[in-house]
Amino acid sequence: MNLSDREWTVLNALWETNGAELGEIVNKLYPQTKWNRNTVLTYLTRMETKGLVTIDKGVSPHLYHATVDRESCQQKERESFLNRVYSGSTGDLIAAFLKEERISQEEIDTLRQILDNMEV
Amino acid sequence: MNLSDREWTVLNALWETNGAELGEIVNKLYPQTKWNRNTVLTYLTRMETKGLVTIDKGVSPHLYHATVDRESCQQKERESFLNRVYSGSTGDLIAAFLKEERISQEEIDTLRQILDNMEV
DNA sequence: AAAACTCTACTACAGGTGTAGTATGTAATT
DNA sequence: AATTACATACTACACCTGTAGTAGAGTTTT
Repeated sequence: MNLSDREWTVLNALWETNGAELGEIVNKLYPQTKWNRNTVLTYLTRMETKGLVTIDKGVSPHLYHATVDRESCQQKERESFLNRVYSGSTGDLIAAFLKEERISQEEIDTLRQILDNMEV
Repeated sequence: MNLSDREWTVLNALWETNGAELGEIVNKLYPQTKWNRNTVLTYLTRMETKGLVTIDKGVSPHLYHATVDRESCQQKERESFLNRVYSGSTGDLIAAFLKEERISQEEIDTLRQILDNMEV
C-alpha cells in the first residue's frame, strides 16, 4: 500500500513531533498547504483506519501519532520509485540526481566516502 | 499532474517502441502485468485525453505514441520524490540509495567520476 | 451475402482521494 | 442555566483509478 502525497505531508508533520493535537498539526501544515482543519481531520481519521496513525482519544484534544516509521516508508518508496521511473537501475537514478540537484561540497565528500567504503 | 503507476508502466512500453499498436503493447506488458486488452485500451484512451498519448487513427490498427518524453517525466518525478520523501535533501536521498541498493563496480566508478567533475 | 473474427468505442461500477460543510458533544463564560 | 466557543464525528460529493464487459464497425473467410 503506497502512501499518497497528502499522506506523506501529514506523516512528515507527525514524525517531527510525535503525539500532536489537531490544532498543532493544522498550524504546522497551513503555510505550505492551506488545508482546512476539517480536511486534515479527514486525512487523519482515514489514515487511522488504514493503520498509519493512532488516535489517542483518552485526552482532549485527541493526540495523533504516526504508527509507521519514516525509515521504512522511505525504503518502500525508494523501491517503487526505482522500478517505476528507472526500471531498477540505481546507477542511472543516482547519476540523474547528482547531475541535476544542487549538492554542497560537504555532501559530495560524504558521498565519496560512502563510495570508497563500497569498493570490493 | 503526476503519473500513476499504471501510466508509468504503459509509458515505459511506449517509449521502447514508439508508434505501437494495441496488440503489441498488450503483449509486451502481459508477462509482468497480466492486464486485459480492454484494460490497456482504457488506459491509453484516458491517457490521450490527458495529453500523454496520441492515437493515430488514420491506420488500422491504430498506432499509439507517447507525447511526453521520458527524461522530463523522470525529472518531475525526481523532484516530487525528493521533496515528498526526503524533504528536499538530495544528499540523504542518494546516501540511502547507495547504502541499500546493489550497484556494480562499474557504476561505482561512473558515480565517482561524476562526483569528481562536480568539485568546485 | 452470411458468418466469423478483430478492433475499437461505449458503458459500468466499486473503491479511493481531495475537499470541506453540517451537526453534535463538551468545556468555558456570562 | 443559557450562551458561546471549540473539538470531533458524520455526511457529501465530484472526480480519479482499476478493471473489465458488451456492443458496434470493419475485414476476412466460407
